[in-house]
Amino acid sequence: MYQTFETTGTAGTAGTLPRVAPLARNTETGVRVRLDELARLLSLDVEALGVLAEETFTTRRVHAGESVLLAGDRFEALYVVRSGFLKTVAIDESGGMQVMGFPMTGDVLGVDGLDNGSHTAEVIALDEVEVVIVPFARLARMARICPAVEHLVYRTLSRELVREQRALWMLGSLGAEARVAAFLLNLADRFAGLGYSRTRFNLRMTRQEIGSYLGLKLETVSRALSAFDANGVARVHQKSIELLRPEALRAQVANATHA
Amino acid sequence: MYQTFETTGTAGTAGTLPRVAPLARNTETGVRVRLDELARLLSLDVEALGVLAEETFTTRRVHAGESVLLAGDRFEALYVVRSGFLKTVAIDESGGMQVMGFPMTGDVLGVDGLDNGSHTAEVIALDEVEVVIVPFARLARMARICPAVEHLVYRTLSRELVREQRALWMLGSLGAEARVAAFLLNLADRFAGLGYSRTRFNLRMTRQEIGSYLGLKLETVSRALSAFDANGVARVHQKSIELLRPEALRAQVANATHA
DNA sequence: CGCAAAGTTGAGGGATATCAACGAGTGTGG
DNA sequence: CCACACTCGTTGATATCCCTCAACTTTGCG
Repeated sequence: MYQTFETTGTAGTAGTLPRVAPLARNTETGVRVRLDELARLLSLDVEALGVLAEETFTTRRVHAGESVLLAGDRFEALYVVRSGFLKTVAIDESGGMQVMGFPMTGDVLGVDGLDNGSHTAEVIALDEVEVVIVPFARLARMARICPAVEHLVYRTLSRELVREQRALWMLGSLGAEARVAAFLLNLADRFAGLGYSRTRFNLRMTRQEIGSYLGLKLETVSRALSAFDANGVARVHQKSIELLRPEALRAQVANATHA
Repeated sequence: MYQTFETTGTAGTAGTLPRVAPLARNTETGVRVRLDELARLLSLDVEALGVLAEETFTTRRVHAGESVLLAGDRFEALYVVRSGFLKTVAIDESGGMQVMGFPMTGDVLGVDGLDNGSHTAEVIALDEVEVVIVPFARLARMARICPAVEHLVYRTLSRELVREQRALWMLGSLGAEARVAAFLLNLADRFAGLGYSRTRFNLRMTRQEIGSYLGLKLETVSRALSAFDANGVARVHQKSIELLRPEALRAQVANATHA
């Protein structure tokens, strides 16, 4: 029971329900990623990896619309996004879907499976994606003998928690426009962290997906973006975004006490 | 850098801001709790603890209104609630507070501090509380040599994540009454899990705190509870709750697709 | 070119916040 | 013991925000 993730996993992805929409193909590439590169991906620069630094992990390619992870999948590995953009979707019993997040390069997928051994949320690629497969049993083994890896694991898990807390705070205390503002600022920060422009970027998701994530309807999202455009706060044209006065967006977020 | 939680901690609670309201007194009791009892508290029955089962942890008493943890406190330990009821509060820069959760017996406090080494949320006792102090460095050391403890740590962290995901889903997809319904059902389940009545219990928090947690105003919470009372779904009198038709509450939660 | 999916914009209504008054519970001091 | 103040909770009237429904435009793709 307690060594769930010690099992090496014979076949893998023992999905319960034969899901309809997204297909998960096992397209492992020949590319392998070293542990030290993985740590860099996670923005956790870890010096003392020792010999473990040269341990390598396989990667997997996922095309737009395909899933990395299906709800009900057995938990066996974490996935670290090496490139591309995805969405995490929770599915309730009545078939209702809700977007829980938009992972991108450097983010970790599949953490939710740790608790009960099976995943509760689906992760679907929004464009061409490459993920690093990190079998959890192997990671745990490495953590046991290397404090640096141990720390990496704990911080990674905790970071997800803090991320969700921020989202929770946003949903609880911000009005519609402020939520969209916060969303844009968050995206800007993350793009900047990857070396891309903080002010100009393209959305990879639809208005509906943004709305689902923010607890809003797609029309409301569209209106908020149109309002930003009208006020000269941002230039918005379909999926292309240019932030003209980020301070104005920040002000909206700061002022709003759930309007 | 990477062995943050290996430092033994000279004094502790190096808070940054001299907060006004809650005072955190260092009231360690003489009581010590064994690791195996701790695991039982966490509802993770772990057999193979070996000699570690007899390791013990100190506990601490906190009176109503006092805090277990202040925002900005240095991360050094996790706390497991042994008895009592608390609230977790996030504080934004403009002084706005938001309730993030209502931990009770068996829940874990302080996980948010793992990421950057300092806590971002405050945890305040709503009545007389006793917590078990689990120094993280010591826990990590035990996890390294005992897979059962390792598993316990991972599951504990992941469980928090799943909990927050549920909250996120609720805020995103449920209307006001359904949120209150879900809140009551959740409380009922947790009380039942501790051996208390699933249908009759007393709320320990105010309407305002419930509202803050659910992203609603206190009046809205009050109205929802009054509506339940009027419909014969629940008997509500101030803080005392009796669930008469839980299925009706469950139906409200199931049906509601944000409206 | 024509269709489907995504996005925009408008009008109207419903749900929740806001403002305000009152009632209930609790502790304090006379 | 009772008056008092204070917090918490309830209820009503009104205002506001966001959702709903609907038409239209734009983009992408065969």
